[in-house]
Amino acid sequence: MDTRPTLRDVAALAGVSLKTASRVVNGETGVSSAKVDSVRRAVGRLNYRPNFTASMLRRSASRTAAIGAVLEDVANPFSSTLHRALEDTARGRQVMIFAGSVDEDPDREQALVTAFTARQADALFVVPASDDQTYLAAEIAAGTPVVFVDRPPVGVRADAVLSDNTAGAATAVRHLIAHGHRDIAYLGDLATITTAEQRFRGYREALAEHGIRPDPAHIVHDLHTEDAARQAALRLAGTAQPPTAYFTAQNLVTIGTIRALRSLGAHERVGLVGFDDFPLADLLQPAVTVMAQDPYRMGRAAAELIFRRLDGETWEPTTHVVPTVLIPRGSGEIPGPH
Amino acid sequence: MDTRPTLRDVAALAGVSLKTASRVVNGETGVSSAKVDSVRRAVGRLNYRPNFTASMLRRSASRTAAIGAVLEDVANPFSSTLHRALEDTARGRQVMIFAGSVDEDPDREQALVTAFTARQADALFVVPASDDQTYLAAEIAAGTPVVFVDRPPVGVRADAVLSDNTAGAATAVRHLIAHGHRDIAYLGDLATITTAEQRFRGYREALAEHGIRPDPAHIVHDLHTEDAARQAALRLAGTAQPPTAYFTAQNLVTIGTIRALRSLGAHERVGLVGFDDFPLADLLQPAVTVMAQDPYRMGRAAAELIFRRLDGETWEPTTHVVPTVLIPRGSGEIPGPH
DNA sequence: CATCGGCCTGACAACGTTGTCGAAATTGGA
DNA sequence: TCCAATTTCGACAACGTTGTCAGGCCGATG
Repeated sequence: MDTRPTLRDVAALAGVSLKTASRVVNGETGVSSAKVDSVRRAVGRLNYRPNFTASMLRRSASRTAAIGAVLEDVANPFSSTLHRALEDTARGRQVMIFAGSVDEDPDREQALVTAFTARQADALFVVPASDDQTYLAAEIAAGTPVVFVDRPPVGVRADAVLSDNTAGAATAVRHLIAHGHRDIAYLGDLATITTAEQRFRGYREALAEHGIRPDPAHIVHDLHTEDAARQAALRLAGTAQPPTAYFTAQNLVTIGTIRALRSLGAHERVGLVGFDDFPLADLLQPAVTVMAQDPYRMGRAAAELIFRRLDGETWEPTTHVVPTVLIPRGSGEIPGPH
Repeated sequence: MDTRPTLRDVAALAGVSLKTASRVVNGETGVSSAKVDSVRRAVGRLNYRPNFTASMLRRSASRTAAIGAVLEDVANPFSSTLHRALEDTARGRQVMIFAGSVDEDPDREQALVTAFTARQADALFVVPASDDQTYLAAEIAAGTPVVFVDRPPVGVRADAVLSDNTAGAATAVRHLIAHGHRDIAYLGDLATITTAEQRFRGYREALAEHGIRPDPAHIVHDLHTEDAARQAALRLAGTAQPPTAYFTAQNLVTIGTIRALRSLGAHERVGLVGFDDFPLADLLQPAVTVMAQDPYRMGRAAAELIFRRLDGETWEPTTHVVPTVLIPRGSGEIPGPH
């Protein structure tokens, strides 16, 4: 009742040897049809299911048909779209996905990777949170495909699939400048995150191109929740010289900022471009202009790199950049004073 | 290079027996500190990681510390919140989550369950898509904890965590009636899904209480995508006698309906209550009144049932109902003609 | 000096499965 | 009838790990 039947039980019930039962279960040829039948019956009677892990252990050095996905937060739309893309690619190959959330905690990143490798995951799909992945060097050297997604690896050479953060951010900010804004605030995620840093760089570059020196008081980093962003935006908008436009460098930050502007009744007056699209952005009033990433395409690309490596292809680690695209919807086209 | 070091390699390098190496790796007592050191060094040199599956196999009948989650769609906010709740509960116990999307495909449900049990998942967290789970009977009888979430099991007795669909739907519809509506349309998901059926029942019950006979032309089932819902709503709203209010029984249906009403400019005139909350519902114009489920709480409750069973507690299968709550935000308070 | 008890250590078997290989059973042909 | 070729079958070992158990070593005790 508490222990599952093994192949030994099946063989005993069918009156054949262990090996013959194994042959039937694996559909090998060279078994008389009488024995095939009796084994099949025994399998049905006992509701036998092969122990996949034991099987993989024996077929040794082979695959567990499982991939570990180290994500930022499985419940965040960006992460879950990556997850879904990976799953869709894996589905045709009968590969299962282990998924876990890191929540920007470096220790948790390593704990998850360790848990996945201890379970012999065939490959790793990693959105890194820490600033050092040297701990993965041995794993990569041992031949496990590892793909970094959204953020590049540090300390190891491995495939990566990234968004064009710097250029995308610059495009967003140029768009606001083109609509007459000069005093453009930057609200961004934790400065430790590479993508946040790159987007900030794009922001500065675009301003510099036009000889604009940003007001340091209008630059806020380390906003990791919607509410932190809301409060920061409230603070900025409440000053005597509020910014005429906002570049919000992450989707939760964008939403928090919108809430703040709404509550002040300023949402129809100030410009806003967000980095990363989000559901219903087009239904808000005004609709939100964004630099859209394409997380599904990123996930798909990363999954393909993984499977090509699993299929035995080899190449020098490459970085694949997925372009971002500006989607003008209204909030970014509100004119500024210039 | 291609094969990972085993404990045998560690033992050889450290000049000790396999068993002694095992003892060191597992932190057992009774090993001289000299040997502990040399084994530790060998582990470091080879970057040895224990093979968790082999270890679990040997410790036999024991746990793999992995739970399989059969979800509707990992990228859907409802599913991903369930996933996250499960993960949060599992995290403290070092248990990993296998997750997969079913997409309402009954075959896929069974394929996922089979994949998870073949990998010796300790327990299953299932949002069922099919109308028959008898195939799980043997697994449950064998003692594997299985919890059904959002939809009840059919053909087997097992724990379930459900939303209060019928009562919630009735409350939503009564709310519209109280605001003066009589001609209330029902737009719902696939009629094969139990939750859709229950919500439809709640809709009819609430109308019946007030002696209202719904117009059959204003009842549309089987809307499984946002766009299908949008088109259905466009059709209804374009007739000579359009409904004065809508009860939309699922979040994508709600959003599709909102898009349709917007495009007709009717969104400020007709009543709307959606079942299941969604992000930014409060920022739309008008803000959307919903019957909110609490997927995080549902996932948490289901996870707790799983872990209590894994801890050895036993009880007769129970059904846990998580209440839904009406959140009036505007769209449901638009007055009707009565 | 012989004996005892405690501490370390390693040989062996086993978890559930499959690859190898040789033995047994069957078939066909002369 | 007999031999060889073929088919079918099962004993055994192995995958990487850990539980069991017996043996070796040590100092302490009588």
